[in-house]
Amino acid sequence: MLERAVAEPTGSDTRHRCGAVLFQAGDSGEAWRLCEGIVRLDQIDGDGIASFAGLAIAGDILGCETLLLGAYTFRATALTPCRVEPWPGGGLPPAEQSLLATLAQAQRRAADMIRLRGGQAMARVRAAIRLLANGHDTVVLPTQTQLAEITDLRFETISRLLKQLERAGQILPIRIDGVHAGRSFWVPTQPGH
Amino acid sequence: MLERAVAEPTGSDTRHRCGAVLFQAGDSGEAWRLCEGIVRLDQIDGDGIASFAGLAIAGDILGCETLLLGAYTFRATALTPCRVEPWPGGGLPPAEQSLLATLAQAQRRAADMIRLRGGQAMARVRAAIRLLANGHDTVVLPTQTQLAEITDLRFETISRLLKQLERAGQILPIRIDGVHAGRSFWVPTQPGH
DNA sequence: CGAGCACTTGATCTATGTCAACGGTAGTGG
DNA sequence: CCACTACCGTTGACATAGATCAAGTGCTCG
Repeated sequence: MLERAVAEPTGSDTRHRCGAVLFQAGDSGEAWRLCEGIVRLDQIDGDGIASFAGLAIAGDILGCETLLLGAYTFRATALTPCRVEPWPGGGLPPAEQSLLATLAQAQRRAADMIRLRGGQAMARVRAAIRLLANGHDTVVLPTQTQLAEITDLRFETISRLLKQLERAGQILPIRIDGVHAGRSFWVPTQPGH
Repeated sequence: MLERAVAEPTGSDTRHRCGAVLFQAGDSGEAWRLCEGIVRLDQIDGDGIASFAGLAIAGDILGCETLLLGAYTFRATALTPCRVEPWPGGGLPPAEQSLLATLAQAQRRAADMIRLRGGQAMARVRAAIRLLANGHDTVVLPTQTQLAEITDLRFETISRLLKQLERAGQILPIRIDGVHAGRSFWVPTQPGH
């Protein structure tokens, strides 16, 4: 479909800074595998209003629909520094196994997202942190405004809940020279519950 | 992977009654394409507690992960009478195009689900009805308890909102012999808004 | 007939939204 | 260097959408 040169097997990755837009809805381009970082997807309605449509974390595929439709369906924005690489690699058509695995993962990811948007506020925030950590025991959280949109809460509520978790010792703000580093960093502990 | 006979090209479909469990999480079996009806997916946690994990509507693929893992990840329950057929058909491995289209659809469906679980209650209920109608101008809604779990509202709230839509003439209860038919049926009008 | 389920409606409670004020940091431009 | 603006985060006071509790209806099924 795309005429890609045999492309270096590694080193073909691209990095994006926090806040960068990887692609806009409607643009054409290729599909990507997210190797590192967290990406937010938004659906853009007729009036140009963006509404939160999903998260991608390391291992997820971004913009696969462009291989079929020739245009991205969502806007993708980096919530943390990200690294992506073209997918499928090396100009090959996606292998059946790989596609099937990707499909299964997309359905599991959808279930994860649903859990972020139901039940008590604190449970949602915990679930969001756990999802964003993606199995690691530390994670750099995005801004509280972003967390608010992810969980469908207000940023004031997020602020109160994160403070509460911090006071309970369940997350730690990262400080530089004893000063709260501009954008907050947190280390979740107690993966359980 | 599965040894399927060359299988009749059509007529190989299976029907399920409303409320029927198509498969349980952990069971082994094949994957299905949902041809008609609405299916609810639930994740079953360690204690056997089911939590809502997604919806499938006509055209969606159910249980594709069993082709990879040999077991279903979710429990699937029919919310309306359903018809499914084995996927991919005829014992063939899934075609690349078909898989890619299915993947893209799964990601769109995930965005739909997210919209059902954010914002004002009435907007969520409207979005749920629209999604369940899946482009048709009539739809038989599942019970209010199901709608409540789909939208993360309470069934009393759903009851009040549906009554409100009914009074506004935007949905109609179907009556048999002038009597409210046991399980409620509704016809949404005004697809817009 | 009784048990169970789906639905309706009213009264009340509360988790979270909303509004407001304030502090810290980064960037920009004179 | 000092405004000045723009974010990001914190915290308090208050409002309210929706949850919760409760009572009752009607239908189905055994």
